[in-house]
Amino acid sequence: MAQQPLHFTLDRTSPVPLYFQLSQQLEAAIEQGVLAPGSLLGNEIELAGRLGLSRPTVRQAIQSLVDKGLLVRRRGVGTQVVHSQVRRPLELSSLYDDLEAAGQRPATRVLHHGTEPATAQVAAALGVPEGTEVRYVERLRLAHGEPVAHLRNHLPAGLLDAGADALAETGLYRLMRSAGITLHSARQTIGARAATAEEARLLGEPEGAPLLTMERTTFDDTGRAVEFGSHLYRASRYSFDFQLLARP
Amino acid sequence: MAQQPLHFTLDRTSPVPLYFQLSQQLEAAIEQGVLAPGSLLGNEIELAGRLGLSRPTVRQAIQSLVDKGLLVRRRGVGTQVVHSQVRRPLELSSLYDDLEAAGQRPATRVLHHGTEPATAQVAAALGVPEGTEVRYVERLRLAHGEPVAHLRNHLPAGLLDAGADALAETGLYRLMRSAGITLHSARQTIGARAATAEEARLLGEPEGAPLLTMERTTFDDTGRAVEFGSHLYRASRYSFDFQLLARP
DNA sequence: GAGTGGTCTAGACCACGGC
DNA sequence: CCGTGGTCTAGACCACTCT
Repeated sequence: MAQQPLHFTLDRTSPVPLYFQLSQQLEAAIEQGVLAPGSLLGNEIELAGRLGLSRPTVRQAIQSLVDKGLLVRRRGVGTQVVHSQVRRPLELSSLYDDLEAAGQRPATRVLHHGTEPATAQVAAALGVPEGTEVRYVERLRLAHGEPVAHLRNHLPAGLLDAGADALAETGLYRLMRSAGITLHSARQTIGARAATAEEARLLGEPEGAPLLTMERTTFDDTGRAVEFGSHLYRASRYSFDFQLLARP
Repeated sequence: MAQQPLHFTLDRTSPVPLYFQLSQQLEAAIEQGVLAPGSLLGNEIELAGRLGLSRPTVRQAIQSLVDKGLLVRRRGVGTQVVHSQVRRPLELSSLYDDLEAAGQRPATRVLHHGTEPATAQVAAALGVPEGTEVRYVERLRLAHGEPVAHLRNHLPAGLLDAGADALAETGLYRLMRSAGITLHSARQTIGARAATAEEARLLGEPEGAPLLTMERTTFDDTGRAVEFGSHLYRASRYSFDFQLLARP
């Protein structure tokens, strides 16, 4: 468990905060196995002195990795690298990015694209009066040329003016971020049901095949609902896969 | 948006940290609507002065609520209460606790309970050699007397010595926490498939009915796998419902 | 320019775990 | 007992946003 002192390089002229420079280098050391799982980090005071930083700054760097689940602190013991392989926790990510990260070559077919009056369900989700004109987008998502999901999204009018070609090329979340929208949180429900004849045809499944359903409302940091989605996934080709961290 | 000064009471003799006392009272004020959504919190320096605290302490209290998604900070503007109704993010919770919190009167029927040699899948998940004797528990979870889920769990031998009666009365996570195990993270996969004849019979569904599946491996803070679960939920009576926060 | 949060310092004392 | 992280102070300067 004994640790030879790691070397960190800090650039005080950089606009990157010192605690962030340190946490990045620590994280890299953990991921590359330079800091073995279970090994102790060395106490904070000594580390601060060695780096020429104050203890609160070092603590801030360590804390950010504790929040990520990479480190565990124990009073009277020290700070240890977690043993288990931590993958990323569930993020506010889009299916497109997930598929791309998995090397699945995502593609999108835009089936529908225009405005519609909001139904009661959509109006409630977006927080607008029923009947308000809202943007409606219906897409089929493919991976390796095979249908994976049928995506139906409603957005407040005027929020995003992406055309069909932009929608075909990338994910909705990426488009919203590019438009300067800061995504803050989302409320999701994941369930399952049997495919109707129409859904089966679209997704290339037999009628009655089990489908995963997800409904999601996404909010920006002002509390505005920016998107309501109602999606269907082929259970035979897709599952939700994620990591949870305990809330201490 | 102007805010009349809120009153907070801090007890310096309490073992509860000052930042935590403050964050709890802030959270209560937000939840009770005393701090309206969108309202500004007042600047940190003034708040610190009024409470007789240092600014870092006040910042720590505020930061914990930002992490929970209740507050948003904007440089040059101030700290605001988030507009949207934030429910809790996805937690490391057990079905039992979820059902109980929803007022569903959960009950458990223990179907099986003993030790078994680990299959390849179980061995890989728990990080033990294949064939090692592991604890196996099979339960049926009911709500309002109706089956909701079929739960199969594998645990390392010797980790938990709960009897069938304890398993019938509460959830597995609660038992593990009582046994001094600190849950740290879990890896989950949620999917769907059609029910086999046997599964349909157990859950009171027609054969071929869509079921939600979840596989989960849970780790404690030393990185040990403490549980591998393979669960089936009736899609007609259960869905996963949760809130995500953006990772800034 | 005024006001806000973002970062950082150099100390201090306390609580808990292991020896 | 000693060493660890947990909490807290009283300042400082910077970066960003709004008017």
